[in-house]
Amino acid sequence: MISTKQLTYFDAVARHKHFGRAAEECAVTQPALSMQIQEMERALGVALVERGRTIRLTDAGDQIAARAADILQRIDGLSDFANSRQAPLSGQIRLGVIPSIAPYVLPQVLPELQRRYPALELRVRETLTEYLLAQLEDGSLDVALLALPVEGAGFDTLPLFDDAFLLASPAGSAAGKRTRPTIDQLADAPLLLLEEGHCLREQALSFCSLRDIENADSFGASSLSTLVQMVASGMGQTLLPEMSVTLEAGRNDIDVQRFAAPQPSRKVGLAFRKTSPLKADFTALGDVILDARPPARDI
Amino acid sequence: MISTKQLTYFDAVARHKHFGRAAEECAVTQPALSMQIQEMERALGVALVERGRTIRLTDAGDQIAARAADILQRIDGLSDFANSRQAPLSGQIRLGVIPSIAPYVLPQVLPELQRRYPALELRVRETLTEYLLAQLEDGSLDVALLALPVEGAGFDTLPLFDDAFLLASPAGSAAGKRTRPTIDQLADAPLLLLEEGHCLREQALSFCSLRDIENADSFGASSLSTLVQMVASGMGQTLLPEMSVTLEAGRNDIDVQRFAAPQPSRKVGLAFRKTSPLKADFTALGDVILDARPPARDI
DNA sequence: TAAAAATACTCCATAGGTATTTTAT
DNA sequence: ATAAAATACCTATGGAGTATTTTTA
Repeated sequence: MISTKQLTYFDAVARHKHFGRAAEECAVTQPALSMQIQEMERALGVALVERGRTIRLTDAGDQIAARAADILQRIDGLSDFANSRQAPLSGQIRLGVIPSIAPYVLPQVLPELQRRYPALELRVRETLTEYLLAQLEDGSLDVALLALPVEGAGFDTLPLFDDAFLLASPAGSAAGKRTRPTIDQLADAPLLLLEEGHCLREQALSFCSLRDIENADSFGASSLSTLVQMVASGMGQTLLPEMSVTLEAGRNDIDVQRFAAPQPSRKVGLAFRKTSPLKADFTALGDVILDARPPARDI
Repeated sequence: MISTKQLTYFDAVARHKHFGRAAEECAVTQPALSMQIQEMERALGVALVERGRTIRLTDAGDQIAARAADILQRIDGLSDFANSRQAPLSGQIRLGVIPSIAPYVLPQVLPELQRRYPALELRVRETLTEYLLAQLEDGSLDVALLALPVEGAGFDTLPLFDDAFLLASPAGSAAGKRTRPTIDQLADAPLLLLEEGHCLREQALSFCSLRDIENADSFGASSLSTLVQMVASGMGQTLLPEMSVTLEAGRNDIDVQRFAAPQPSRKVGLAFRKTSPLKADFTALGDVILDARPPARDI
């Protein structure tokens, strides 16, 4: 097979019409270059150069020189393309985010990502943890932003921050209570939850005693907005992730209270295949997510 | 620089998504292939493959695989192109022919060449020997069909055949003369010649004694047709190359006689730069010219 | 004769092979 | 536990260097 070395040498010969100067350009000796040209002619089975006191390309040599130049340019193009990709967070990255994070984090993160890494082509997909992990596994996602820990041995994770759960109850129900609520108070009213499959549902339940679980709404809302709406209408109380309160709880028909320590919380982070070579990119992505978070508000 | 070997190996990996099978296809061992892929990744500065129990291409790897396949196809194209050129008499050949040969040889030779070598793109140029040789030298011609020998050390020649000179005289002037004329008879009447620059003129003069030369027409015709016309009108006699008589002397107002031995003749052959790598092609070209000549006619 | 490319040879870099270890599922 | 790729180490091919010869103009 013709080597790129041969193409390079022959391209130089075609341009200089002189083995010595071509060799100089290629930073090799003339015999080395001559041998490669001869080998190339042998491999192709056609004379490329007419040798004499001064050399000349044959007709075939002319045509092959043009093709060689084109090929060399495309090979250089590989490096150029690769260079454009070797900067962190450049090229395509497919990010999955769970529904209980996406609307609260992406609005801040996406513009900042675009600003810092204009070469990044981020594809975002929002779905349940279960599907995110499956898509990570089958390669249709590169990284997922979700609640840790994740099941499955094939994944590596990058923890980012803790997101506290706050107690949301109908307005007035918390009135007069100075002290912060404790987990035990989950038993005081029906616990409204997201529908099956949302990790938030499982996490909320994990803070409950078995008896409380009977208290839980067995239908489940399909979004936090719906959940908040249900709380506001007095159907019960729920746990809201802190990151969601600005967006979801900026209304006066519900009360949101921070729990007394130890506060329940979920850990948010990135997950990716442990074989992924993009770990450095994910670290940079994590930094942007952390930087883009609004500062914690006192509640 | 990325080598074609690396591109080949990586292309195989991209298609098989498996180092071992890719290595098998490339007829090397898995470690050898692995090393080249690693070296390619190092050279490009990007991860191309995500390694695991089963491997997967990165986004950059995907894109580079597509480019690599394209480049490899173009490199294969070089060989294909060269193969189409390595058959004898294929591709472009630029042939020069002198005016006293072209109209008598080309009509037979060109169709036969086209028939035997359909891949040949012959460019024919007709001009005087002097210019043909200059164009051979500067590379704007590959080969010339002319009268040998040629001046100049840089040329190699391939003699093809002898072309006798016949005596053409006005009709009736040769009547009754049973015996063939001799060179001496050139003195019997004014000798009509082609204009300066035509080698035929010099060759004809070379057969004349100094005294005859005074006899020669000093203006000169610009073509053999004109010359024959002049002979027919009784202005004198001339020498005609045998190859031309069928075309030029098929008329009853001139007599054409073969000289007694030793017959004057010119040697016709091919000339080309001695550095030309197309010698084999020129030999094949010579064969076609010889084969296409009409059989000698008795005159 | 002078300039240029080819040849002869020597050496070393490196591609590739074998055996083994590490890693991922 | 097993399949697959990486690593370690060794060998050998061939690319490149130096010196020289051959060829062309």
